[in-house]
Amino acid sequence: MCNKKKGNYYITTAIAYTSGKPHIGNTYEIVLADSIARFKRQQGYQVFFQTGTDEHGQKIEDKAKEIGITPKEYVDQIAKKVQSLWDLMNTSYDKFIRTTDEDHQKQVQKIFKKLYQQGDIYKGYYEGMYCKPCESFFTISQLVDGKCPDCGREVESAKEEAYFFKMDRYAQRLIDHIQTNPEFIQPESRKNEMMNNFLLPGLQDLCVSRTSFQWGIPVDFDNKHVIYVWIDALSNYITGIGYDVDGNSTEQFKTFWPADLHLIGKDILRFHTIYWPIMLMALDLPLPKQIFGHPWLLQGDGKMSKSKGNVIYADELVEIFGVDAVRYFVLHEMPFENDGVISWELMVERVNSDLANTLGNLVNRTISMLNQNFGGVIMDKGVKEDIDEDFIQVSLETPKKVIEKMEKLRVADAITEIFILFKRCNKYIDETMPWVLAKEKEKSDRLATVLYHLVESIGIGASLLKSFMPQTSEKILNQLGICERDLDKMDVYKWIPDGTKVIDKPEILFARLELNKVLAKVEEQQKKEVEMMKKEEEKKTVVDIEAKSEISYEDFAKLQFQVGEIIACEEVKKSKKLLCSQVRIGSQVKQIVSGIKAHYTAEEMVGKKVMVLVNLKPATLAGVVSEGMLLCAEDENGQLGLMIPEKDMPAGAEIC
RNA sequence: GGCGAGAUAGCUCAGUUGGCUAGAGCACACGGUUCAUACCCGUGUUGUCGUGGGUUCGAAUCCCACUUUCGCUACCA
Repeated sequence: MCNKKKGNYYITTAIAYTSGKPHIGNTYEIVLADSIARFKRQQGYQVFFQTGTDEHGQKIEDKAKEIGITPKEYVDQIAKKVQSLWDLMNTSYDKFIRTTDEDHQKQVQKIFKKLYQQGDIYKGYYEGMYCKPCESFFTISQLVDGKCPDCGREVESAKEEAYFFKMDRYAQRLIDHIQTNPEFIQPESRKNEMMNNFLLPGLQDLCVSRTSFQWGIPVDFDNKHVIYVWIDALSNYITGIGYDVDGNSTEQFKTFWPADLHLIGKDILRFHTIYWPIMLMALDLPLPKQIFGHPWLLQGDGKMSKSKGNVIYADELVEIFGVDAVRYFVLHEMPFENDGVISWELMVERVNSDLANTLGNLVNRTISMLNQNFGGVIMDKGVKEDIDEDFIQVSLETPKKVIEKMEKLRVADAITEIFILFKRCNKYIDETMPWVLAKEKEKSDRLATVLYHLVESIGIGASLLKSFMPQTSEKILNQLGICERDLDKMDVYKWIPDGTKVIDKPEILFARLELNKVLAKVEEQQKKEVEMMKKEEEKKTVVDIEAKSEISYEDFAKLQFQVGEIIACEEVKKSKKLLCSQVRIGSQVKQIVSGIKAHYTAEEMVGKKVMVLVNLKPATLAGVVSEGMLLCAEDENGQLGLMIPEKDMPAGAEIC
């Protein structure tokens, strides 16, 4: 179909961390990447566009624990949310990678091993400050007033075994690369930050493993350790397209690596411009061509915060304004280097002036005039006047300008160029005054020509708009009854065949909005959001169950509870739910079967000291004898938690 | 503390190597127009270009000091 391939283009976004729902600031990145990917495709490149989620780490482990589900269940939920948001924004990614994908994990383990065997990674000690109650390490710079940043208590210095990546081996090569490739780090001002803060003073070795949590990819030759975020997350750019450490990389990898563009937030520039290139050097792979650290989209009045209920999420914006309006806003308002601002007021202003007035109204009035005068049929009668020349000139220049801006990744400027064309169209209508021509029969051919020119130019504009506002572009072309124009066919001003018919009744592309109404809606949405949060909190803290009838003390005294230490535990083979534990109670050991396999693994049961009902009549469950009961608390979702004494108690201690 | 970026019309921002009588869009006012979503077109107002000093024939643009905002400051994913 398309045999004019210009070459390959591999673009990536950062993978989103699955600690929560991404807000509009995070969503900006995927839309920006999407518009670039789509434009490259429009230009005839074979594009591969990758995005995804980063799903490991302490935070995830903690959050999952808090809610009472497994980390995997937790990240499954969030990853789903992220992906559906990306889909809502109509982004055309080719691959959505998750760091919990099996093939990714496998390669990351192999990468780690290879770097270790090569001597790039060595085992050492990670020294820092340790907060006992919080069970976490901090660097000195992280401390608040020399105390734990989480709980404010005293910390003590401590060591943790860890693997480190030797940086100095490649540092000079990287410095040279950055200096000889000025386009490597964009925008350029960020380059200095990296050079001055890190590279020139000398790099410290990077800690690449952890023993303080489990939710990560295990180091396969040293099980205590999990691979820390950097090697895990950054590798997605190569594992996602089929890199293999042993040399069996896919054709896809050979086609697309090195990446043309890593699009990332400016906050993670360090990892992408220093650690990632060094990793690649160690793997003997070429470096990505460009890393672009984009600025942030901030909210006008103060920082977004969940508790204030003023966080703006993409789906809320979309509900009120529609996908393309949101895409337009984030792409157009985001400056190249400095942070941009978003507010409901600004959003309404842009929609009304640019989308409703300039663009929507232009399409609408053009179609109306065609219908009123020519039954909707477009005919080029060739009655040109001098006044047309400049208009045609602008129409033909616009595609060139847009391409030029996109070459420099100046997406906002590219969109501005397109809208300059639409404005010029409106002006052309005033210059030619079609409603005057319509009154004189002998001017009919001139009128047809004018309207033809309009459709031609709008067609150029709409085709150019495709990468940025795909749905709108299509709607306009459909309403005009014309085809999309290829980027390389924009130099001819005679594209539309005579006799093309526009739609009978123009459909409003963007309705004008009243700020008051929008704000009222927003308030409603946010109220709902806050209420939902409250409800969730309540759910979290309180569970009501059906009351049982009162019992006497004698009834209670019949029950004997003791602390039991689980010394061994295995799954009951025949059963889906049961775990069989050997529980030390005083000097004796009881075998107890419990239906908690969905909540605890056999391994993690071992060593726990739990509350046991010891004088329960033995029973046989799934063919296994059970001599008591482990007591659990259950929440409204059926999540179970073992009862464990608040202080360490010896096995056999009576619970009374 | 160190390194870096910014401070330009009511708002959001452009201003390349010094030549600007300082710009654009939005908002505002007036005029025109009526095909169209009270829309479109035109004209216009508003600025000691953060403060003070210096270099220069000439500085928003270069240099110095100050005020102020922000980013990075190494393991947070």
